[in-house]
Amino acid sequence: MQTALATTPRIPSIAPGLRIEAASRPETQRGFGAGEEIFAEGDRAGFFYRVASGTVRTCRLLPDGRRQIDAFHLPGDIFGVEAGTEHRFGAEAVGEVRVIAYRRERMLLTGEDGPLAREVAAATLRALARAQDQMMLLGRKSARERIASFLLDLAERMADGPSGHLRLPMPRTDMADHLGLTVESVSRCLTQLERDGLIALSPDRHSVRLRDRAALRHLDA
Amino acid sequence: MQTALATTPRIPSIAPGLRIEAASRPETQRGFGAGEEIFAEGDRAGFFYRVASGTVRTCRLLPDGRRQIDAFHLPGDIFGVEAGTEHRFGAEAVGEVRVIAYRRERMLLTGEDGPLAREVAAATLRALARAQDQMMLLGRKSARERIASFLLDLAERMADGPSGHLRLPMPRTDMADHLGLTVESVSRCLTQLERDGLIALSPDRHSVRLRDRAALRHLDA
DNA sequence: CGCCGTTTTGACATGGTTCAAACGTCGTGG
DNA sequence: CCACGACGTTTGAACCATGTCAAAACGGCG
Repeated sequence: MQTALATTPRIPSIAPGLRIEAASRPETQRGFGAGEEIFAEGDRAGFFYRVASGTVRTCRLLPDGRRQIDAFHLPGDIFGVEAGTEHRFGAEAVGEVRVIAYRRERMLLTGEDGPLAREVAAATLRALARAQDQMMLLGRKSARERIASFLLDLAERMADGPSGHLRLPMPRTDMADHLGLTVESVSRCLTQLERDGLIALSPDRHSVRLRDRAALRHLDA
Repeated sequence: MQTALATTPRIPSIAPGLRIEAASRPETQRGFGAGEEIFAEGDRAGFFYRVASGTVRTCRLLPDGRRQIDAFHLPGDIFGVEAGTEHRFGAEAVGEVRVIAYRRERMLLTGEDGPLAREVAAATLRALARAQDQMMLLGRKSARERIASFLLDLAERMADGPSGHLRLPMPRTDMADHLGLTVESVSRCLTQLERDGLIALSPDRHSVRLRDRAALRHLDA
């Protein structure tokens, strides 16, 4: 049922030099390799982040290892904003990632105004809307419907040209843990959608071409 | 799979007299009977609300009738706050309900300050946190675990004395549509938890006594 | 008392999981 | 350049938790 990987190596989030910079500047860039942890569930929420490049996943674990991926964050997306003092989710790099870290100080939602504050507020509301869609998906949709929804959503966010060619930055395990399925189910649904002609998978299986959006949208419901 | 009731009677949200008051005052009380609609999915979001008494459910429907209940709102809770101009959920009374309606104007999250604005911001963040918990529940927990989580959460929010006696204001169908299960599964899990001695159901089946919170919490994970 | 909506129970069906193994792909080192 | 090992993906077969369908039991109310 769960596919969490206990294998992620524990790596210091930032180099010492960077930490000093982070303390003195309002924002700072950081890079992470595939699978590296940006912050952990329970860490002090001293920063929030914006994806500069790559994809970030935010997730939680149950004590027995079951994992739920809250969201995938694409370039431009803000993540890691918290109401309290702690991160309620862990964040990890999916592949190579660069992020911009912003000091949290005084960026509480109700506090100071300014363009960034507005953006953070907007990001929070978007996160809420997404979470609500995801509840519908997890609570009431079939495996096929979940995959269809996911692909359409990703296609929209990635602004893929109408070529319909869509790169899937994350492995099947991540899709599974995001969609409340197993890896095997994800794989099977994808191959079935391919057999039915709704999608076409690239040879390396990491890209999809959406061949029949209407049908996918119909599944999306 | 779905248990949505196409039976909810369409009832004008408020009496004409009240509507006039609502237009001239910043807030106004409204009452609703069991099953009445407070606002519908897609309605213009001219107001947001606070529960004065009773329980409110906010939910969405899929075109084929499958229903997902986003949340149950108890006295004191704020609901119906929207980023855009439309309600993304419908809201209905579970049993008799009184709510306070607040005009939305200028209450946008980033706008005016003031105690109510702060409260709305806090409510939004709480809604996000709840939605995230619910994703974990829907994506990765078993039926028993979902029921246990739900009961504990409700017990906490209802501030039941340590007597452990907890009133369930909503019917089984509503629990089912909140937890991503069927009515039958909800019923079976409850009776099984009762047989196992973790809970005791009242004769009328609308109250639970949590007999073994430790065990429930263990299930909650 | 008798109706009606809700809850519970039973028997059965099935979508998705589990367990296991084959297959590809990619990076590494001989 | 190829053999190798690690990892991710796919596929197969058996299983099971939950869904489905049907009916009985219960409680409330006129």
